[in-house]
Formats: sequence, structure tokens, C-alpha cells
Amino acid sequence: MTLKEIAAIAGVSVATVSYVLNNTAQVSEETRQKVEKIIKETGYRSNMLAKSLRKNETFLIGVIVEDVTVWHTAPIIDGINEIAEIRGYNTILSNLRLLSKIESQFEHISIFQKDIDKALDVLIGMQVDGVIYVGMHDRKIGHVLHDIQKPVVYCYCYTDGEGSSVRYSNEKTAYQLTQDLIDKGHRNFGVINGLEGSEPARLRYRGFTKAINEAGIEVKPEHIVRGNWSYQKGKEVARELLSRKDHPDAIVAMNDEMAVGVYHAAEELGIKIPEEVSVTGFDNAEIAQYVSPKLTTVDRPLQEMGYRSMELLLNMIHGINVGDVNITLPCSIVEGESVKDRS
Amino acid sequence: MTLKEIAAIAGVSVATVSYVLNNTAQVSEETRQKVEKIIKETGYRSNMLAKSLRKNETFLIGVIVEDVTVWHTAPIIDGINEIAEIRGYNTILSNLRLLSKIESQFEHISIFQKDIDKALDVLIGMQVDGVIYVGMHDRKIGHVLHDIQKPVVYCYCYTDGEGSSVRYSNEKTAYQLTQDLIDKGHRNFGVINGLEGSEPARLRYRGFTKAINEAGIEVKPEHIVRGNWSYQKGKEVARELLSRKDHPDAIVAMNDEMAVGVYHAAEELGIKIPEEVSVTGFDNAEIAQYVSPKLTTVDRPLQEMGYRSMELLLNMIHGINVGDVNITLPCSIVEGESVKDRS
DNA sequence: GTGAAAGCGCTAACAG
DNA sequence: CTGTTAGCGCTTTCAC
Repeated sequence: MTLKEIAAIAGVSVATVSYVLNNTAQVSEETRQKVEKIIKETGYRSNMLAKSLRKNETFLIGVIVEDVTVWHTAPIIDGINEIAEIRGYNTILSNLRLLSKIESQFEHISIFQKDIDKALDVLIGMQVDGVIYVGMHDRKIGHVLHDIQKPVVYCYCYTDGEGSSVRYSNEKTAYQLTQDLIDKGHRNFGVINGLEGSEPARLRYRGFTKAINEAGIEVKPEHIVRGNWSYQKGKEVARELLSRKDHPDAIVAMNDEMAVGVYHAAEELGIKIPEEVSVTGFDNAEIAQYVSPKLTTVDRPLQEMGYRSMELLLNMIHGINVGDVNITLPCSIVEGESVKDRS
Repeated sequence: MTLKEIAAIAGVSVATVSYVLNNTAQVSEETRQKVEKIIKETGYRSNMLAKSLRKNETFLIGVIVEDVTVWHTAPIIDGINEIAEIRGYNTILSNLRLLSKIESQFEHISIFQKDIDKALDVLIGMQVDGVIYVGMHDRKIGHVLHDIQKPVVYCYCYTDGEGSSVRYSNEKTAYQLTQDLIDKGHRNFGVINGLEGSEPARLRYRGFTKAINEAGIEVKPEHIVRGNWSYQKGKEVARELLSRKDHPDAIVAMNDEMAVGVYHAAEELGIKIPEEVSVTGFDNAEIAQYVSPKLTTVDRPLQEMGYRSMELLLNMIHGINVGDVNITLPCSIVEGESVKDRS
């Protein structure tokens, strides 16, 4: 069904049909009724392709996600969609599916440039007004979206120098978390760090160290161990940590999976949480609320990151805030029952 | 940058540029080189809107998801995308965001018809070749995608009579799971059912009952309790169940959250899993592998459901298999350590 | 081998 | 108030 056909049935011109459709000119009540009736009857829907081509505007935003199955991606998409819906935009999602395409999790991004370019060809070809790129890890990536003459926002990742980004605060949150533990009287700390080379691991550890140093506390070198984000490894290193006679009275695990590893290691060794050792996690994974006692952890503002990315992009599209903006959102600490007040 | 501009720079006609771009006619090597050089230099990307309008084909598939944050949605999308990529199609995702829009989880779908129609307006307007509708619960929904003259596949839900669907097997899987328990010598069963009115709950329970009846086993009515899918409620009813002197030696929980509730109830009461009571879950949630002992549960073929939905849709688009098809995929049982062999 | 020109469905002057 | 028409960027006959 096309405008022309509607016009033919109604016995009016295409222009008139367009007028009633878009309410873009005065049309007599009689004509309007007649046309509207036919539109309803035929179930006509206007061809966006033609419309957008003609008007040279699409109200379309391209969203490239590195992998939709990485669990933080969905809430970010949801946040993006919510703002899009409010502001009258539609989104077109491109899923790079990196997770299933890579061997090593930290292989350099550039080998996927071809995939990205392919995705961009489609999105730019669809004449999107701007692009949001959602990372699967929080890290620096190259200018993967180079050469496109459109506003771009990187979310859950960033690029050096060029381009705006929306991220969450690793360092400051780890700092606060550690301070809370210090305030609650803990002095003998253990820390299970994330995977070597991971930026969030580095930042979280730095926040931890800063709080420790400011409080003038010393952490025994043997109490600083390296995990790899996994439950298995967390349990393994926690076992060593907790087997020591001078084991920590607080273990800061850099994510929830490893924190749960600590739970199980403690259980094996008959060490009570939080009575004998406090434990904190990071990320507010689903498991955090299903372990007993509930894990104290950190909630990242994922949906909010979606909101802000979209709002930032729309501002750029409308010419507000033309410079590069780097937004770092605060996290909130989720109080569980895995930390004891020893003060 | 448009074809016309490229043509002007190269000093050839638009037709010629189109020929080299699409390799659709013989072009002299010299001209081809010249044009290709300019295309590369200018970073020209063809306008899909114009192209699709002209060719009257888009290779675009519309994917409507009821809520992207419901955790089974992402793997399904991923599966859809994988096939799309292989077959040269692109997808455009529409997220209805039902979860945040509804009060009661089981409110009738029809009140969202307006949202769905809006999403459809966009998708159909974009001239998609077909639509996949991904539900947030496995249930029967009305003909929410009525009146569209395009192939439609319902995934993780279905509609009565009209329309093809791809789902997973609740009943048969619950049957197998129960049989396994019977084979391992369990005779004193307890079951924690899902939310009243939920179709998967009904089907899973039916599968359970079928296996029980076939084996000539009797389940005490007091051992059949109603949960609501939640951890909290699961723990609560498990506490009652396990407090009884004649408590079951196997508890079939209809999802993993409730199964974890059983774990914690058992722990409180000093009852050992699986020595004194075996426990099974359903859904293979992330927690299933982080509890100790590991939970025996059921993995739904989510990504595969995405594959099959897309393949089915493409077949419909290409005129193969024109009738309604209802596919039910088998699940696999994930053997944990929460079931003891008592035979 | 290459170009002129029609037309995909729609909007927006412009004319009447 | 309504209709005629040009043209958005592209593909594709049909001529040459």
C-alpha cells in the first residue's frame, strides 16, 4: 500500500493524503475523514525508507555492542532505549559477537576492525544520526569508529583523546568500600585482585591502596594475591590466604565470583563470615544476594550509563556540547551482611 | 557523499559508478580503477535508504523483544544475530521494555498492544522482510502481530492457532529429570512448584507427575508445595518441607532460585545435601554453579532457539515451509553434585 | 563500455 | 483547501 494508491482510492492527490497523514496543511474535515477512513481500512503504514530519504532525517541511532550476552550489556541497552523512546528516536542494534569470536579474552581489538567496519557500513548506510559503542570490558580501545562524520559516544569503554565516553568509577568506589571497612575497625587486610592487565582490576586496586595508605595501615605482601575474576581461582587463592595463622580479618575481592570463592574456602576451613573474616565483592552479580550471609558489593549504574550515553549523544547531535566529554558515574555500595563492625 | 558527487569527481556518469560499486556491468579496467580510487579516498558509503527503496528489498529482519533485561533474551538475540550474519541479513531490535512497565508480572498482554503496534509501525515502515517476537515468559499471547503481511516467528512464547513458534520442552525435560531421580533410588519426593498460573510451572509439574505415576510412586500431598519462583519463598516452603519428620529424600524445585532456597533451608536445619536430601533446579541460572554442592539443573537451548527462529523465518521469507510450524527444542540436564545415587 | 533517463514512495514548495 | 511537480540517492533498462 502506497500513498499513491490511497490517493487513488480516495480520489484525491498524493499531496492531500500526505497532508492528513502528517497534519502539515489545512484539509477540509470532509476530505480528512474520507482519507483517514481509507488509511485505517487498508492498514497503510508509511514507508520510512522513502520518507527518511526525502526528509533527510531518520531519528535513528546506531548502537554497536561488542557482545550482547555479556551481562552488563542488556541494562545499558535498556537505558539507551528508554531515553530513545522518550525523545522519539529509534535504535538499530548491531551485535559484534566478539565473545564467541575471540580466543584470548584480551586479544587486541584491532583485529575486529573489519567486523566493526561492516557494522558501521550498515549503520551509516541507514543514515543513523549518531552511534553509541558499548564495550564488553571497560578498557581503552583504539579509534575503532574513525572516519565517520557523525557523533559517537563510547560506553563502558573509552578511546584515547578523541571521542566522548561514559563509564563508572572503579577507583573511587574501591576507595570508599575500603574506607568503610577501615571505619568498621578492620586493620588486617587481604585483597584478591582481578586478572593481570585488566584496567578495572588496576583501578580498583589503586582505590583500595589509596584508602589503606591514607589510613596508615600496612597490608602484608603475602595478603595481596592475584585472581583472574573466576570463582575457581578465587576459592583457590582464598584457601591459601585463610589457611595462614595470621589470616586477614577482611578480604576485598575485586569481583563477586571471587568473593563467593572466598565464602566456600572459608566454609571448608571452618572460618565464619563475617565473624572471623569480612568479605566484600564488586559488580553486584546475581549471586551476591543468594549467598549467605548476603555479600556486600558494589552496584554499577548500568542503566544510568545507558541514559547518559544517549543523552550525551543527542546533545551532540543537536549541536550542544560539541567538545569531547568523559563522564564517570559513581557506583553505589550494596550493604550485605558479609562485613562485621569490629570498631 | 553521493553517487552523483563521486561521478562528478571521476568525470563519469552515475550509472558507471553504480556499475563498479555493484559489479553489475562490464566496466573498463581504467574507469574502474579511477572510480574505486575516489570511492576509497572519499570514504563513500552507499545510502541504504535509497538503495532499498529502489530495489524494494532490505535484507532487514525486525526483532521485537518484550524485555532485553530478562536474562534469557540476550542469548536468543545472539543466536538470531549469528544466523543473520551468516545469511547476509541485518536485524533491527525493538525493545518493548515490558518489565519496567508492568505492575503485575502476569498482567494481560493486550494492554501493551499499543506499544507493540508502535514498534511494528517502525519495523514495517523500515520494510523489514520478517519479524521475530521474543517473549519474556514462555506463554500463550494473543495475535499481537496481527495484520502484518510478513512472515512472523514467535520465540519463547506462542500464539493460539496462528503463527509459527520456537520453544523448549518443559514437560519432557521435567519428566526426564524426575526419571533420573527415580532411577537413582529416590522414592520420597517433594516438589516446589512455580508461580500459580504460570505455564512453565504447569508443564514442568505435569512432566514430574507423569514420571511419578509411571513409576507407581506416591507423593504425599503435604510434600507438594507452591512457590513463586523466588529464592525467598523457596527457602520458606523448603523450611516447612524439611522440618517434617518424614521429609523428602529428593526435592524437585521448578527453578534454580527456589532450589538455592532449599539449600539454605537445609543448611539451617542441619540437613546435608545430597546425603540426606537430593535437590534439583531448572533453568541453569548462573548461581547453579556457584552453590556447593553444584546444583543439578536444566539448561534451556536459548541460543539454539535463536538459530531456529531465524532459520524458520528465513525459510518462510523464501517461500519454503509456508504453513505454521511449532518447534519445541529439547533441553539438556546439567549434572551437578546435588543428587545422590541411593539405588 | 558508457550514459540518459525513468522511477522506487514520499514531502514540500508553489500554483491555483 | 487541493493538486502538480521536482527531487531525495539509487538501480536499471535502453540507446548509443
